[in-house]
Amino acid sequence: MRVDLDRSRPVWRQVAEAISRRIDDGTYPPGGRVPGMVELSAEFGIAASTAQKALAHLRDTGQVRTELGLGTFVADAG
Amino acid sequence: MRVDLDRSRPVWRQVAEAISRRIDDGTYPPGGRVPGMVELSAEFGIAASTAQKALAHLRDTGQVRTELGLGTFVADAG
DNA sequence: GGAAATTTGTACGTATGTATC
DNA sequence: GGATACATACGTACAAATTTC
Repeated sequence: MRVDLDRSRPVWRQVAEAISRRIDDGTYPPGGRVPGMVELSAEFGIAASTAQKALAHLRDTGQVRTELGLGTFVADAG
Repeated sequence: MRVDLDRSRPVWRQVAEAISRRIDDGTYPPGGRVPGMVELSAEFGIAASTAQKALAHLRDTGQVRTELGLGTFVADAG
């Protein structure tokens, strides 16, 4: 579950890609909850604001759906 | 050229919409330069980081194109 | 109805990196 | 090297929505 971060590419993008891979391989199933900003910042050792940007990007690309007060969830396939 | 900001909707979105309108009405013609973060923050009385978010959104939606070290330009019609 | 905790969203500010002129 | 301008990363504070007590 560990992701090595390199310095040549944006951290927020690498985190978004890591989550995207986990969606693809079923680690985070459709409708299931994705780790939130606080959890991601702890796991990757990054700022919450950076984790938020990664999640916002996944939302903008339709891979997840966010619900205020609840969390972030894998978008239903389709 | 003045835009009234209300508190019910995100500032970054209102700024993005204002720029979008100016693109549509020809104020900022295709290929022309759009005011940058510093200019927008001064005009609207907002933080540069908020102006940056508005510009990033316009870039993500294909309305403008940004060039590092140069500025932000209206995307060619298409 | 209200208070607290959790979680996402917005806004601001600062520092640093990268690219162009 | 210096000035300009966008990009990334961090941190802080508060707002908004939901859940739980």
